[in-house]
Amino acid sequence: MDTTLASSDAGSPWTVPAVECPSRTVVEVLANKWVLYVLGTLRQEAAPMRFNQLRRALPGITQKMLTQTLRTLERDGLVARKVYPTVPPRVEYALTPLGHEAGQLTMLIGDWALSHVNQILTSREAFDESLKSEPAALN
Amino acid sequence: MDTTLASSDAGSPWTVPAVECPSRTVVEVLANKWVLYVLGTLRQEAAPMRFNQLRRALPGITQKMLTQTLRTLERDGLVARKVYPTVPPRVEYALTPLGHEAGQLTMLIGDWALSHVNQILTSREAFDESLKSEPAALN
DNA sequence: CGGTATCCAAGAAGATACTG
DNA sequence: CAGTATCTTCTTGGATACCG
Repeated sequence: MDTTLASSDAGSPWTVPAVECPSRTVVEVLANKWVLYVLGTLRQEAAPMRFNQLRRALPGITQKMLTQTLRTLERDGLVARKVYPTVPPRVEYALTPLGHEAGQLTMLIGDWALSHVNQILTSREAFDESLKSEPAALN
Repeated sequence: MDTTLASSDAGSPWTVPAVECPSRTVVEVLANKWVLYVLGTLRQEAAPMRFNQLRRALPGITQKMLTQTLRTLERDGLVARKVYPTVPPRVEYALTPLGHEAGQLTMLIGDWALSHVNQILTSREAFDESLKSEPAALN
């Protein structure tokens, strides 16, 4: 699976000297597992989702983490929050165009993860095994 | 910048019911800022890098975090560690083929971050501003 | 040079209880 | 339903010192 794509190395966030470079803060938005899961779920659903619907779709997430994740995504303009003033309240979360772009990236990560999970699991086992034998081999 | 690409939704990590799904652990490899930065730097350099060379290229990283990050990447088979038994010791880190694939993903993330940093920064400011006025508007 | 070991502080994250 | 608030736990990460 050769994913050779056009690159733009000039000025990428990796090269910046300043620790507090704004583009880094943007990279770090996606460097968060719940952000990836939420974006991936919303993208897959391809429709606005309610809070508890999202919660059920994300095994292991707590209410606090979901709220927190959705707030930062809303703040960054990746997710739009729409409140219907009904009783009981209805709140829907949807990807913005920007969020949909980010969702494409999470999809690529998910696909990559899925297609290499066995390879990586095998590598982990081999590494952990080598740690058990190598120290003894030094004696 | 429309990054419309072929999708494969079937069986993606977002849908799995089990909390401890292996593919999730692979997604979470990339959900780490130092992992993204290290992969991005190694990919950009396109050559093996020494420990302190990598360190200098990553402003803000501590020795501990760099060591830790490189270990997990080596364990997962994304980075190859080569030791030259010289004095002083020389250790080189290079991307494996698998790591290079992951590097492509980090490049996409970096490109996306760079091209939308202003948009996101603006969104953040607007959100923070709305928090100052809205609560007062309720009175 | 390229680490490891240890200690410690700060923040992330979980559990629980309560509310419009 | 969709949160907020609080408390506690626990991991992450930084600082420092030392080693082959």
